Amino acid sequence: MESIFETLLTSEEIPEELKERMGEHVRIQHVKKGDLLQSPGALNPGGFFVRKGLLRCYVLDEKGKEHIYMFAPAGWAIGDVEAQAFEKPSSFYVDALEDSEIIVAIEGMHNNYFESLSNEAFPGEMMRLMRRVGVLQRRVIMLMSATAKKRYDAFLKTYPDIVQRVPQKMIASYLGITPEALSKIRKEMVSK
Amino acid sequence: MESIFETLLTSEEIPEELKERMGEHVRIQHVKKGDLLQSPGALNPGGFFVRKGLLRCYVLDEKGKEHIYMFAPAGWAIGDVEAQAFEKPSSFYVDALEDSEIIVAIEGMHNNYFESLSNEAFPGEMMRLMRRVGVLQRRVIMLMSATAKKRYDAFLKTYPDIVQRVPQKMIASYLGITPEALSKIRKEMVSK
DNA sequence: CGTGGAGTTGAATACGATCAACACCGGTGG
DNA sequence: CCACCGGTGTTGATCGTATTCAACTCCACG
Repeated sequence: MESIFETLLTSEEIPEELKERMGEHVRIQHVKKGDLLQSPGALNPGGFFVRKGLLRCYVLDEKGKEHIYMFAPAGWAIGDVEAQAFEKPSSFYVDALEDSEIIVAIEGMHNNYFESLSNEAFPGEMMRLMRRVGVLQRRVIMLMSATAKKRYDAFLKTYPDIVQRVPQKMIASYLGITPEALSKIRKEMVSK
Repeated sequence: MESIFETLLTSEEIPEELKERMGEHVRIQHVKKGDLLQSPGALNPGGFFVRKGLLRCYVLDEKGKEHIYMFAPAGWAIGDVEAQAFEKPSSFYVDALEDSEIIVAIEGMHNNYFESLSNEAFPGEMMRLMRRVGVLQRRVIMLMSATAKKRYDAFLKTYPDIVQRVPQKMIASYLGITPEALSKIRKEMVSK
C-alpha cells in the first residue's frame, strides 16, 4: 500500500499509474530556493509532491506578516486541498525553501476531480488525506491549548530535521509566535 | 455526487450502499444529550455521522481543562480520522450536546480499511475528508494569526446556528480562550 | 425554596507582542 | 583584502491582551 509513495519518491520518471490518471496534467519540475510556486487567488491551483528538498505553504495577514501553515519535506504533499477539489481559488503562497525536485499536478483536473481518480490511486490519495488530517488535528489542539514553549518542544520532537534546515523566524511563524519570543524561549531552555 | 450525503441524512434505513460496504459494522443509534460516545485511548475507534442533533469532539489537558476540537451538527461526520485509518488509539472524547440520531461506524473495519471502501463510496469519503481539511486549514490560520475577537467574529459568521445551541463557555473553548475573556469581548461588542 | 452551573465583573498577574538597539555573520563590490 | 551592507538573531523596556482568581447575579431544575 505504501508503494505509491515510494514510487513517487524514487522512480526516475513519473509513475505510469499517475500518468494514466492525470495525462498531461502532471510533470516533474526542478525549482530553486526562493522560487514562488503559487499565490493566493490562483484558480484551479495545483498540488505539489516533494521528491527532494523542502517547500513551504504560508499566508500573509493584513499587516503583511507571514504565517506558515505547513512545511513539506521529501515525501510530503502540499497545497490547498479544498481549493483543488472544489474549484475555489487557493488561499496560500507556496515557495521553495531549498532547491527541490517536485511533482506538480496542474490545472485541468478540476472538471472531474473525483471521477478522474482511478481505483488504484484511491488508497494512496485517501492515506495522504488522512495523514494530513491527523497532522492538522494535532496542530489545532496545540495552538488551542499549549503555551509557546510547549508548542516549540513538540515541534522539536516532531520535526527535528526541519529545525536544522530553516531560519528560526520561520519556526516562530509556524508556531504562531514572534521571532523575539522564540529567541527568549530558547534562551530560557539552555540556561537550565 | 452529493447523493450519498443526502441519503445518509434522510433515509429511514441505513443506505444499502453503506451496508454492503461495512456489513455489521454500521448502525443507526439514538443518543441523549450528555451521552459519552468515545474516550481517548479507545482502540479502533468508530466514526460518527450526524443525522440529527449535535455532537462535540474535545480533549482534556493536564489541568483537566476542556478544549473543543470540533462541533458536528447534522450532515457532518466526527471522529479521530487518523486513529480510524491507521489503527491508533483515538485521542478525543466525543459526546452529544443534544439528543441526536447518528450513524455509527464501529470496530472491525480496521483490518482492511482502505480495501473495504467500494468504488461508489470513495468519492463521498474523499469529499468529506477534503472538506474537513478545508475547515482545519482555516482553523489553523485563525488560531495562528487572529486575535480572540477576530476569531469570535469569524465563528459567528461561519456557525451562526451553533452559537444559539451551545453554552458560551463551549464557544470559548472552541476558540481557545477562557469563558471570562469571551464574556468581556461580547460586552465590548454591544457597547458600540 | 435552595442549590449548582452559567455568565458577568473586577483586580492582579503573566505571557507574548511591539519597538528599538545592537551583535553577528555571509555575501558583494570597491 | 577590506569596507559595507542586509538579513538574522539577541536583548531589554514597555505595552496590551488574555489568564487567573474571586465575588456576585441569575436562572433552570431538583
